[in-house]
Amino acid sequence: MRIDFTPHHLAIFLAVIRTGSFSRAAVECGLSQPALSRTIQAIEDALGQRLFDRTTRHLDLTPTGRELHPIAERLVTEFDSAFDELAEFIAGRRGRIVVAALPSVCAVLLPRAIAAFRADHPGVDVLIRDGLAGSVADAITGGRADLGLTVRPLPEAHLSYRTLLADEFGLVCRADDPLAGSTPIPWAVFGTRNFIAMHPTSSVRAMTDAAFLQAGIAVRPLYECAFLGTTGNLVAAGLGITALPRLTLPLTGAGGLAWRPLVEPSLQRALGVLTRVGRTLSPAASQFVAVLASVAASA
Amino acid sequence: MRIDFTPHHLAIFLAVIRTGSFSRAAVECGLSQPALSRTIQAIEDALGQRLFDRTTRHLDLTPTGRELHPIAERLVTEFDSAFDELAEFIAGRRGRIVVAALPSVCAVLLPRAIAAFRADHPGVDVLIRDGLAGSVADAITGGRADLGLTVRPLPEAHLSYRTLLADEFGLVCRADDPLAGSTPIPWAVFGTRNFIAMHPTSSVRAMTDAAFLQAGIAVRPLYECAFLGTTGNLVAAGLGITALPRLTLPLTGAGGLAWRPLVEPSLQRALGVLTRVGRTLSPAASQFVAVLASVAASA
DNA sequence: CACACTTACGATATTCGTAAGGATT
DNA sequence: AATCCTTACGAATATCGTAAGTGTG
Repeated sequence: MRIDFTPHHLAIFLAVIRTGSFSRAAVECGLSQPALSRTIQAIEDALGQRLFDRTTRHLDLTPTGRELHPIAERLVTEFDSAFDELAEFIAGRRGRIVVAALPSVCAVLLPRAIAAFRADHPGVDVLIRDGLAGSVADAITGGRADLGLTVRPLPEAHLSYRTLLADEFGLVCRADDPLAGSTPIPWAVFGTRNFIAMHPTSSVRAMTDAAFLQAGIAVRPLYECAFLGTTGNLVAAGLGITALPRLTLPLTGAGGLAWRPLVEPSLQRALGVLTRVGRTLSPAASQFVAVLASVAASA
Repeated sequence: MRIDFTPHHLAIFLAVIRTGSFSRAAVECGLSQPALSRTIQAIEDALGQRLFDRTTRHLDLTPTGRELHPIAERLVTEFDSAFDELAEFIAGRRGRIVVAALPSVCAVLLPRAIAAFRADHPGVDVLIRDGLAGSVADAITGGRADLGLTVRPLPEAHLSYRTLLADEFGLVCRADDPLAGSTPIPWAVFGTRNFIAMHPTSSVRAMTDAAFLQAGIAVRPLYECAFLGTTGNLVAAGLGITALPRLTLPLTGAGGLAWRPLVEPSLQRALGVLTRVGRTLSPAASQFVAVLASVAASA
């Protein structure tokens, strides 16, 4: 006879050893005694060897049974622990999440989300890859990150985007600047002052340019900075003013700055989760998105 | 859905990964493609998680699939190698045989048998426990040895005995003794010389006593020795003669001795294999018995 | 529209439980 | 005579293959 062995077979074999009786083992396995008896016989037939020397009054392992005993013990244990491990992963209690995020998200939203998440999921590692919008999108497209936290990207076939929060644009000036007293402030203000712009490839620059267009003013940037820290310090030095989403403020790296809402138009950049369509998230990552959403909502 | 996982399921999962396609994996597993597809689905349903992100044109592991991959690989390998190991044991190529044997068997029959056996079964260890007939029988009864090589024991319910060879009794005297010239020699000779006996509990003594009875002579032992080495040296020293089975001769530990067949009655002790009834021998042990029989036959 | 996976369905094989049988103490 | 394992048989379950269906590139 040819059967293929399963952990079930081995568990039955072990139950017989443990209880020292077919009938007690059957109870332990939740089987009828004949069913268990036949399972043992099936193994014996497949091996061509008896596992037990048995009379109605006595049960002893044969040499082959004794040889199989530790093997079965090991295999059953391995099987159980392997699936326990997998269950932990599926429950989201173990795993690794790679998050690609904009620097501003890394600075403000992520730390709180990760703190909240890790409190409930100590076994899950969260890796952060910070980068600008383009690099975040590339990381998702290329599968190098599970989640992207970024502005809404241009619609693309394989990318799925879900907004978490709206990050409002505002004027950034020195705290002692007269503009800091009046609020809200129209975009037209940038027609009257030196404007410190972000680099043309940045997502912020694209939006400020659009706002100027909408406000009907022509603004010639005095400086173009790649890093928010540079921008902030230029403003702090009194070289000009700029417009930034509120959440980027901690990244300006300068004290003594004020942020005031801008209107006409009032402008917000959407921040949200970017994923690849058709690519299942790990359980831990799904749960992390939920935490992100709740943190974003309470922000 | 609730299934219980088997190496078969895991092997199918691995085949899909290996081939990168359900249909190719089905061929590899000798299944129809729908059958394989349903097996994957059954695993996914049981886990509550997809293993593959799939379209008709693309197949990718999900995070859960990636987590299961090394686990499945490990479990399948463990299963295979464990049963390969067991197969080696069942084929008699691996194992351990404990042989309890009389000193004379240990000295003559066993070395040749073990040499012949180990040439074909290098993976099998043979342990020898030498002892007198009673201790050999006890080792078998008590399960401390797999095989006993001894004289035929008194019939007992749990012991099974199979004769391998007949060991003929003969006169042992100095090579320069006149008796060494005449052959065969009747047991009556011991009525005319000093007889050096074995210890009353030994199997040899029981048989010599019986022979004297049958020959109708009364022999008063001059010495009683527990060890054959003592007996041999007493004979060599010219203190008397004795009667021993031929195979014990190498154990007399003395040179210059002659052995001549005894008749009236001609007497043989049976040497054979003692096992416990109802106790299956290991495959290696069974094969060792066959080698023993063939060595004994050619002796 | 061609290819690859999924669903539907009937057939086969395996496994189970109940009931009867056999053996040992 | 009591207990434990085995055998017999019908039922439930699982797994399979063929054929038709669906969706993607």
